[in-house]
Amino acid sequence: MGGRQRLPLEQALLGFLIQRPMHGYDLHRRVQEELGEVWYMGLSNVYGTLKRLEEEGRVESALSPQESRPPRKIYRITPTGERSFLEWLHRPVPAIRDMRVEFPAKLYFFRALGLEGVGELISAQEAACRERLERLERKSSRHGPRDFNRLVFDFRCCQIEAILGWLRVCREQFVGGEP
Amino acid sequence: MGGRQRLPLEQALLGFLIQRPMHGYDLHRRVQEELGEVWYMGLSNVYGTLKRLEEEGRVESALSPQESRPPRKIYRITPTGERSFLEWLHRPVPAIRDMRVEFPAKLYFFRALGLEGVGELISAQEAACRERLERLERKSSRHGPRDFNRLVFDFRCCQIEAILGWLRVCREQFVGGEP
DNA sequence: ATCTGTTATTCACAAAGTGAGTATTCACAC
DNA sequence: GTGTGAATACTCACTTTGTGAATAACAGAT
Repeated sequence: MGGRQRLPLEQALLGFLIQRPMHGYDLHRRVQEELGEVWYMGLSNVYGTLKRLEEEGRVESALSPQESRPPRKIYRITPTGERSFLEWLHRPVPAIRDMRVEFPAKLYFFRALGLEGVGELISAQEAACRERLERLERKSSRHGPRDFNRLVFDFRCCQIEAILGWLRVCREQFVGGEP
Repeated sequence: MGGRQRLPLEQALLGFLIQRPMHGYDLHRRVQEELGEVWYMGLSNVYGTLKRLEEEGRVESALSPQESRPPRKIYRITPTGERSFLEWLHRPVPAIRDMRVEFPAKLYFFRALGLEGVGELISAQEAACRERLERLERKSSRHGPRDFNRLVFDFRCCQIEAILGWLRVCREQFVGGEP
């Protein structure tokens, strides 16, 4: 099955391109340095994603010839791309499983770009988590203790509760701290 | 990439077959009833897995003709299959992400089969989680606060801490309670 | 008449990303 | 001198796990 979008990869690339135009190879190196320990991304994947982004009009490219080396293809983010990135950035992640990498990536870009509004993002994410938590608690309560489904629901509940705690720490760190 | 095994599906089927021989259609219905709200499993997937299990000698089948309906193929677990299932059952899950479904499945089967040794499983799982937690804490500490990698490591740490709490609840519920 | 359930099987397809292969030229090591 | 690796770009076959539809054949319900 799917359902999962490869949103975060696209958005991460846009997030770097918003800082300055770059070519694919460079982009890949930057991503490796900044996010790489936790978020591996193959070179071919970067090139493929850039191609798609260009077809969608979210980035545009220009060739910059070099003596001796293959010409660089410098990618620049378009206004459309910038809008799409900022929209993504301020929107809480839709699924709990995206909290692990995609949400921290948002926090990272808020800081890297010096943007305002982290507090709102965190609040919205908290609200989304709390809603999910309530729904799961309701589902859980329909099963007896030690029932398999209940175990899984309770497991997920405890994970979300921990996330809510972690989000409070994030707020302390990201809202109104030193830059 | 993968790395993920489809272990749990195989083992779940074995776990039901250890209770009594069944045909695929029936097995599918049972799984749906018992685990289905949380763990969806297509019919074709069940048949495919049974076929593989048979090739590997972990189950064997016998046809049981019916008037009018297609003949049932009754699967029975073999000693090899039983050994493989029990081994799996007592082994803690190797990755944290398997805690969500695979581990509760183990608890479920301990109870459904009336087996001893849940306490040991839970202890081993706690130990595995604690080890993972320490490794992650060490990795986390190599990054400054608000660094992306650190955020993700800390996130994972908080998830594992919550799991350790959840495991304590599991122990209370599953060890030495009424059957 | 048609649909749904029983029972079994097969297969094309999906998604997402990896890794290898292809190109080219320079720099550096041995 | 020759090989290796870095810089730069691109393509593509393949992996994995599983879904959903198609196919078959017949019973009983509506």
